[in-house]
Amino acid sequence: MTARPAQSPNGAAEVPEVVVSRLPQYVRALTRLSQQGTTVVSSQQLGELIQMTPAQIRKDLSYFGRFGKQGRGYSVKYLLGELRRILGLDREWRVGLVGVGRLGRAILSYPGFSPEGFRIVAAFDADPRQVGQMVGGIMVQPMHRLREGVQELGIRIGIVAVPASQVQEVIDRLVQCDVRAIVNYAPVNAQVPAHVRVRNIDPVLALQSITFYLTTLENAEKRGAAR
Amino acid sequence: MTARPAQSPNGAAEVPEVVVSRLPQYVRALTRLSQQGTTVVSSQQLGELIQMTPAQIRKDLSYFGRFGKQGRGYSVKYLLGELRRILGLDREWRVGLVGVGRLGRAILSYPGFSPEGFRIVAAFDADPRQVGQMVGGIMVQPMHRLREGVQELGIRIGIVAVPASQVQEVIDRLVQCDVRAIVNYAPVNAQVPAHVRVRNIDPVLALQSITFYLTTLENAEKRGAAR
DNA sequence: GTTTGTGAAGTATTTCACAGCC
DNA sequence: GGCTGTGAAATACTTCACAAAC
Repeated sequence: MTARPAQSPNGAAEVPEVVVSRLPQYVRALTRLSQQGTTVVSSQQLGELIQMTPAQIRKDLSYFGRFGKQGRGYSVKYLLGELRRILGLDREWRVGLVGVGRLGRAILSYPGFSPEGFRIVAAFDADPRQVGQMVGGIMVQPMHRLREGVQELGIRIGIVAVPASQVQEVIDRLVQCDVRAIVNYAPVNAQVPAHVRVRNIDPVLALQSITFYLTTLENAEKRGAAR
Repeated sequence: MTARPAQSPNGAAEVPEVVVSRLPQYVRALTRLSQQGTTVVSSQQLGELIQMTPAQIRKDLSYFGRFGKQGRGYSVKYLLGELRRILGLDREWRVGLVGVGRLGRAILSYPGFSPEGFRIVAAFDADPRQVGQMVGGIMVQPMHRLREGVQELGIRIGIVAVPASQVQEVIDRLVQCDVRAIVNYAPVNAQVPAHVRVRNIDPVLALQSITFYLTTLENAEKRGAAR
């Protein structure tokens, strides 16, 4: 058996993770097109916009259905709506933040989340000095309030911005509270059960791989003739 | 011709980008092991630590040389040193920041960069009200000083934390100043020439793909029997 | 004439499995 | 006995190319 999409236990076709990770980019591009008043777009045009091949875009979309019209392309409005629905972006997601140090405060005041439907509705911190403070319109709560807070407010997503040494413990607690999606800002790979998804935001890791290319380039230029 | 690593123009074996992106994770794990006093590690053990298969680790390393001893494993200290050298982490990298709004200030005060050898040595902003201010021990300079600043301070890496509408323009200017590596915090995909590497730090994109799994999970649970 | 949706072909990446060495 | 390094096999992902639809 070769590479056709595997079957999940419940029989639905499994969508490769890379494909899912590209959908938000399509959403973003389509949103821009929509704002500009463009009503129809071909995979060719969309591909130029976000630097992808038209074939890849069409193939990605084909995992979820048939959204285009031959000879014309895709209705921007319709495709955008469908992708938003598929990704679950057609509703508000309540997010809980753990850790209100410098980084946590920056996350709380970052204006990019709420327009996209991600609303930080609670903040927690282990430090008693932080507890009770108002940060970005939210009262910081102690960690022992985590379970109640998550349940009462319907929090489904956790953002973790605590020191590296505490990440695993905090994520364990979030998982115990039935949070199944976590965005981790600390430079550690936490271990989670298979049904929990973690995304790491790690600028240091990004820098450390980029320097490989700078270094390689430098060496190549040293070896090669002067340019 | 099949999948053996391609040859670059200068004849060096081309290393797949995914492989390079994993090396910093190895560095991180080895650093931790080293601090704990572990002197030797097998690919098996390392794999358990960072959730990767031993075969993948061995294969990745084999692109760069032979670092282990059969029957024993890898010397933590030696492998760490080699990987740091390969990635160019055995020296200090000077970084320039563009944009000192809320996000830029958070980046400037983030304590995670300098211990890893990334030193932010200059900050620039287009807003005259920001220019001249001291932020995190650095004087904010106007954008027209970018070229001189980059050259005088030996800046090789740019961090971009400006509003989405200005990202492309700012990145173009950085590229003109011969900066070849850029970390972009704004939610836009900038276009750059092939010799420039960009890494996007984009928590919204991360959230938007994670909700797919939450949504899918919910639907599956609704369809399936109660658990 | 244009562009989608998609099997088939082509690449890339991961994993296997084992000879060779400690 | 244990573990690396690596070709070969397996799997995953991308691109091609064309019939079908407009």
